[in-house]
Amino acid sequence: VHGTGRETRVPSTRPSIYTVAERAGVSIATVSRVLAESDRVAPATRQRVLTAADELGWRPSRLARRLAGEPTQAVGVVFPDLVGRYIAEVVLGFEREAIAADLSVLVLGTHGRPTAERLATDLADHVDGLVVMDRTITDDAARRLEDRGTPLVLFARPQVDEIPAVRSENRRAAAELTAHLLEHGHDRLAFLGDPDAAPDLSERWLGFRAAHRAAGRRPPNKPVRAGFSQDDAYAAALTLLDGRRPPTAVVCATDELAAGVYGAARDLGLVVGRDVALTGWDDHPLGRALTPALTTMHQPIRELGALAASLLCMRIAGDAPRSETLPSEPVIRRSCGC
Amino acid sequence: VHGTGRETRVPSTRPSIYTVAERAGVSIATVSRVLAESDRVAPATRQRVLTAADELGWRPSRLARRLAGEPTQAVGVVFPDLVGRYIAEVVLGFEREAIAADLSVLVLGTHGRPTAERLATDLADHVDGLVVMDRTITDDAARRLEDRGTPLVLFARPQVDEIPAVRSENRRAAAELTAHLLEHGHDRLAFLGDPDAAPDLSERWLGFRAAHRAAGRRPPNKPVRAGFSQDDAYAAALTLLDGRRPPTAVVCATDELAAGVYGAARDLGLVVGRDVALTGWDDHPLGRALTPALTTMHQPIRELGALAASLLCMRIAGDAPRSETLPSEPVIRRSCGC
DNA sequence: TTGTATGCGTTATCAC
DNA sequence: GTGATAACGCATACAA
Repeated sequence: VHGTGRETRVPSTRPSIYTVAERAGVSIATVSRVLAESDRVAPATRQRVLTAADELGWRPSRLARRLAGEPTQAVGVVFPDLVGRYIAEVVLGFEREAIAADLSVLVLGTHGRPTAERLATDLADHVDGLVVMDRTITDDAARRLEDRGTPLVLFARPQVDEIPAVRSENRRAAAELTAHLLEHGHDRLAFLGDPDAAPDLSERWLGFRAAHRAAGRRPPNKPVRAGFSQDDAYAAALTLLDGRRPPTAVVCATDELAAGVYGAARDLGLVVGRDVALTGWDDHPLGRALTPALTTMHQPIRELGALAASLLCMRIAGDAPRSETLPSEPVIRRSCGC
Repeated sequence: VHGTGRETRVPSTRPSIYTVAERAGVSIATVSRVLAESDRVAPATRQRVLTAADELGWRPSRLARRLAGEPTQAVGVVFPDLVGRYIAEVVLGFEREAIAADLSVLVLGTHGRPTAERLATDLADHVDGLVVMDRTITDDAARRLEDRGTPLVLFARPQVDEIPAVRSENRRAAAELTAHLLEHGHDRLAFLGDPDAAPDLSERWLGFRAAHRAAGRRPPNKPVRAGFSQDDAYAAALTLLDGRRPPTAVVCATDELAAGVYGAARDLGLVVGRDVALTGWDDHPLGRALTPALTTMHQPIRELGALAASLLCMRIAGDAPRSETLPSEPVIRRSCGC
């Protein structure tokens, strides 16, 4: 493995429509017609153009095409980052659908940068439409993008004006999961996760509290805030489970957070499902590798991504689809001890 | 959550450099100069242009700027998909470094599509340089991209001509891990994973076999091929561990595959670390949540991503950096029973 | 210091 | 059928 120094190969300058036209002995208009599958071009000429293009390895520049007002056949996805299985699955579902529609997909991570709107706007220049996830750009920024003429679909966040949103059911599902624990006699529940981090998490916290009230119990005033990572949860759980009056059950905002609690429990000599009940969220495969297997909430993540793609396609085509919310299903395994 | 029907808001047509010039009472050249921070413009005029631009909410189009020959201040990353923590971490490291250099990052997933080269070429139109991962486009396609003038950095695959590559140490590390198992008396080892799926995996398989020969043992002729997912590994392990003469130790090509084996072992009533030794690869956090904790190989994944970014920046700046290979470190925990 | 004119690679509207 | 030519939004060499 080694570099070869500094001999710079001369980049053969990119072929353009002019190069191709010249080589085929026609005008650029004809080349463009061939490309557009226009039938108003003689078969012989058509063939000449095609071979010329092939020999030169020419592909029309999407850039120029877009500048000339054509759609790019590409769509963009704006995410806070690409960390974790949830987002990966969303992208997967989205891409499947987009590929089927012969669209290419560009993914942008904003990483909480203050310049996120600018980045999204730049991306909007390159694509025909955008999907925008929860904590990326503000509602106002979304409105501005729409005003500039970019069709948007919101993801995992509430609808803004007439911009449609794709979401999954969180509040009711969280209440259901919490009620399950309460019914099985748990009296000190904790919620692990940061409700302010994303609309989805906020709703789960709301549902957690609502279930308490519905059962005539007093919910905890505050969640146990942790970041998004398993390591964050591990640290938080170490403190939480080792305190005086530790919770008998922990409702985790994601499976990854729950995994952190498994590690902490093991290191404290606690047995999950017996000493402490645990639930996660997302039905991550790792939940089946853990001992005992993790009780969790199944969301149709890929379907959510695919749905976002198809709504976006409709919007690009000029339709005005409605927002959609997909249901979640609890998956009861052993970690909740029930 | 509901749509609002069909009332279409009229997109106020995008402001251009002409609009701004007119409003400020200057020519487009002057507007452009202001934008380029040229000092050859009178402070008063400059101010007029600035306020005009502000009032119109004008941002120069990167599209047009790029067409006019300017760099885009953006770079692209071409991955097979965005599945799994490994790739997410690579992207994270890459983005951190790119953001620090004030570059925005566009991510493209090829998903094994035959049109991958085409997609990469399109992306190349929009950015100043590209990082290309293992099983995305062919070596020839990479050469063609370079010839078109796009600086490339290869990732997790061998160098091609003078195109530099960023990789991690696999072969030696795999041999080391395997030797560890052999030294502790294991005599029937299996390798779980598909060496043909990626150069990295292929090298791990090579190292696995080399360690056998170095210890005077005969390595298995074939790996136990599984896909990339935990579920694939679960299914494969169910068969493998339940057969006659099952292996006493399984070297898994990734941690996610190892997690699948944990699930299978548990469901077969086997205890990992006692009935069967297990090793993974990547030092995924989930390895610490498993019981017993997973022995694995730590790769500096984010650093690899960051390194790719900085090599790419050098290439864009006109330098010709060398390829680099970063070392891996074994992390011995309990799953190997040693 | 500022304006004019041209190029960048397309598409599309005219003529011929 | 085919060929000029004007957009599209920007940068810039050259004039003024």
